[in-house]
Amino acid sequence: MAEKKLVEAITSMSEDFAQWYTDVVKKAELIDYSNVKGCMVIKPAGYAIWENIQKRMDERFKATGVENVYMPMFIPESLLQKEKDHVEGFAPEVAWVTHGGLNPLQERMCVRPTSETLFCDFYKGDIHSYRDLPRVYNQWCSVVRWEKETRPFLRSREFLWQEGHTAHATAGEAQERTEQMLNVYADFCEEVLAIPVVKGRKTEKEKFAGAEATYTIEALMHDGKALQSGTSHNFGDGFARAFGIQFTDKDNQLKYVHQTSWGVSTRIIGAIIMVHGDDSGLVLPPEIAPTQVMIIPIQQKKEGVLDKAYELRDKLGSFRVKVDDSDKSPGWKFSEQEMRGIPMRVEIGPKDIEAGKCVICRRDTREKTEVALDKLEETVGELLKTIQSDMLARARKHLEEHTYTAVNREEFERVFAEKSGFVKAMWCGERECEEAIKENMAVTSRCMPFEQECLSDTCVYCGRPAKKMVYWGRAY
RNA sequence: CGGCGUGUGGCUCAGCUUGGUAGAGCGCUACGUUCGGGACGUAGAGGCCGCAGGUUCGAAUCCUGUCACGCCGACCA
Repeated sequence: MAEKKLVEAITSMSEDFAQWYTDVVKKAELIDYSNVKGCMVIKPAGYAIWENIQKRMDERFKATGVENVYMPMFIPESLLQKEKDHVEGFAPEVAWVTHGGLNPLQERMCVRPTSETLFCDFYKGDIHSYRDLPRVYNQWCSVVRWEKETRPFLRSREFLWQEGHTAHATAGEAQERTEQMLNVYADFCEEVLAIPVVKGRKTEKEKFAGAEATYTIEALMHDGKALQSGTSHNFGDGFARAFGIQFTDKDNQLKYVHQTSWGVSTRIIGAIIMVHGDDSGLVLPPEIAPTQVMIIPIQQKKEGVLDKAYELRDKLGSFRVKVDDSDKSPGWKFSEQEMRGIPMRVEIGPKDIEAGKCVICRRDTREKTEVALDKLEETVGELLKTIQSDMLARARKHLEEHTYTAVNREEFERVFAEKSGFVKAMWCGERECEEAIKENMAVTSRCMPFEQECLSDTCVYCGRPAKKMVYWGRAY
């Protein structure tokens, strides 16, 4: 059934997905553009989503033993230079501070694009003994990467994120932590954001600058493009060797630590928008929605209507509820609630009050139901749970329906020409082959999933013996 | 960094071709009527036309330069 478009101000997805995204971001009042390209003003509605993400994710981090810290935002050039692959990866996109007040600095400093080097420099002096390990630190901060092409949430020059940096006594422990955090991210996405993800390892070409191995969660947007939604890296002892982070182990031997880092950014808000949104605007999963229920009074100037609305708000005190008592017409308020993605609304007017009922309407399906006022609290609680699980189910169905397979080059090319989504295909493991695929098909490897399947014995592109099954896609 | 596009009240834009007193709709303020899917009336406020030069008696309009932003590519969370 074609969805009836109620709000003219939002471009429909099918017409122009990029414009739809921009419209939603603006109409849901998540951000405003600022005077600096690629730097956005995150408005209350957007920031509240981030606050909830922080809160819910931080709880999960802490449960695994993470402690929060804060590192400086400036990195002296000499420090950034220490790990070769790392500098090469980030140098093209760092912003430099060259002056302190009126005077040039002796050594210029970059604004952190990520804080590996700062953590390493700190760990070097902080870790001496196996008793000091593991170090499981995380920081919530913003970082700066001077991107050429910017888009709200998806790619901004300054963005908010968390970056965890850990140091361990053994390679095994580091690997365990790397996978553990990837799982924390994946579970968070599914359980809180209702976004199903594919977990796997990045190829050598796509891995993080300086990492031994990079793991990723990949989500599929409504338009069939992939979004890397979180990453977890195992550094082995590469950074430790570059920075000299050594400790004395139980056997009295001097050893290098093994490190990890992992991060999730405000980009994930872009994923929420593009996985769940529709032509009427944002659709927020109840778990993360800053406001879960909007009560909209009808004929609010009539005696008793507003009082009843406030009474219902108080009755629903165990949820995040607001009353829209603004001067606008009900129709306006409906549209507003929908554009902002508030999962549910309660309509209450004189007719309802007389009949001892109200109308509830869920944002995701726009289905309306009449509910007796004395059943409201119970019904709202159940419905919010239903919305959350339905949203995940729908997103999962979309992911499954847009995941294809290809076993030879012709099939591979055809599926990308005709469809938009993930394509599972076997790969030889050669970098040159991956580069050719990117060059010729504008498609990148998203990950080598943990759940491997054997689709055929030969590489989908070059026909050489296959080593891995890979998810391919076009990505944001 | 390449390609395209746009800068005129808070927002969306018209006006520019052919130079001659800055416009519309929406929003905003006040009052009144309304209210179950973006209601209406009346009255008001609000603009060195992105910036800098130039041409001209006269520039939003023509010329030159510049800045900013948006979109699409290459690179990235």
